[in-house]
Amino acid sequence: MFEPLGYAPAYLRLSEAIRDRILRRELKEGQALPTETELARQFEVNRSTVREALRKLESSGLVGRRAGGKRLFVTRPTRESVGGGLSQALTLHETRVVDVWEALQAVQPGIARAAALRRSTEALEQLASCARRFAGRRGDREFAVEDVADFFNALGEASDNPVFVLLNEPLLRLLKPSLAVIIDRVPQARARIESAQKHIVDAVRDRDAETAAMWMTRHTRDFRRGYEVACIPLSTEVGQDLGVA
Amino acid sequence: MFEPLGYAPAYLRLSEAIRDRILRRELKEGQALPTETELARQFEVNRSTVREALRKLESSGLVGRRAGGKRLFVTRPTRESVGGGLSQALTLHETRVVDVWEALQAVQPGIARAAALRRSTEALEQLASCARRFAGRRGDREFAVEDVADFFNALGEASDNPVFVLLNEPLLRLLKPSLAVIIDRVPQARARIESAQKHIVDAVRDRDAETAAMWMTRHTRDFRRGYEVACIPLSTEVGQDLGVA
DNA sequence: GCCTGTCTGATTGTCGGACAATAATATGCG
DNA sequence: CGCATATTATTGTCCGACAATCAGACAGGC
Repeated sequence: MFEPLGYAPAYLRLSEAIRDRILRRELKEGQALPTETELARQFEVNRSTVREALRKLESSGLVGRRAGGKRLFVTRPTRESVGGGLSQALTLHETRVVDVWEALQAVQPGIARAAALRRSTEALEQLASCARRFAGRRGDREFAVEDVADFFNALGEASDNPVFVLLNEPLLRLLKPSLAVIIDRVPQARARIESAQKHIVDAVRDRDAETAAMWMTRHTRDFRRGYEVACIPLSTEVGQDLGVA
Repeated sequence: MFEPLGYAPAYLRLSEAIRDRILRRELKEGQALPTETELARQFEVNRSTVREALRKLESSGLVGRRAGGKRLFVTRPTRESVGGGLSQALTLHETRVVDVWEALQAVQPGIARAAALRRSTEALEQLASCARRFAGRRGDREFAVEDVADFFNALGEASDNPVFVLLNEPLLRLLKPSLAVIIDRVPQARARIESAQKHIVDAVRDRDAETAAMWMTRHTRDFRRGYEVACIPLSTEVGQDLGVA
């Protein structure tokens, strides 16, 4: 009949107040926050309370510190910060590799399409360089995995769509461990990835959206075959090796 | 030449320590955290430090309070918590409606396909009920928008893929404001949405993945037309009305 | 002029203790 | 046993303190 009348502790209202200011762009990116003491004075709360509020903002990536710095600055959430949150959420939701793979398969062709349509010259060069780096690399499988992830990320950048950029990160992060196993166990994996990347780069260069999407579809389908050949059960849960940096 | 030798303040190491325990499932969902005093004793730090660490965990949705409760419990991040983080990140990355729309268009057909393949009877019923609710509603456009979002969310649930479930939320949240405008300004919008939903529900019922995906493709394409007809510039930035709950 | 060392003030990280409000738990009673 | 009441535990907030260190000023030597 009656809903509980809301009460929010001060540290929460405080962090929301500051967050709104940031989202509203009244506090602009790169700008330094007032000092803790100053915030405490202005909001008329204790510095401890201010600090609790700041920790919340800090962990949503809205404020951060410059390397070796002391004061807090307004920042936009980085790919890593968003990705970290999403991937740890997925970890706790008992996400399986096949779920992540399915999402990747659903979204990557769209990214490839967008990248082909809108890629800038610089983004194309970035993408091509990722592909070259992967192809040129014979060594450690860890590095190879990084290169593959970098390729996808570069494609996301090329699409010039922040949604794609931010979405890519957590998915790749969760797939990396199993991807490493594939590269280890499936002899032809490197060659197939290399070939797919090459075709995708070409299609993106030629602004041929449909071809790019098609190769991306094949590319992701290959991953699934990789799981089977490498004997990784599709129902393996991700993040068991700790989805953390 | 030299990389900075890392130092992390205690509140950070503390929050990471607890977070790892949660991610590693040593602290299971629903379990109560030790009290602040107890944590302070065990980690040999001050309670203030513990509290700062807890605020971080709280805002990543790893711990939370039960309604009207005092103690903290281990929780898995909810759709809302993840969605909030992602959508505020996108807001600060100057995401435009067309970007969100593009992502939606890329991912929704995949979701529809997955839902058609795997939907349970209950999930189908949920989905159908969302469609019925939208169709039956004549009134307020705010409610209509909610219904549309619910439909997408129900489809995500039906796909039984946590990635899709968590991805859907922030995208919809960002689209809602502009969607409201469309429903207001485009007379035939309701009818077209209703029809698309109906076809999708039917396809999902029949486990016809390709038809479901096709109708979803049309459905999302309709949104884009809606933007044009409603004279919403595609480059409008999302979240200007505050991407917050 | 530029680099180096030193000094000073400001700011953060951490601590200890305090207290009111209230949720959680035990206690007593019918 | 169920329910009201008293006790205790726990959180939210405050205050004050201090060491570490970062930022900037300032001077001296090459």
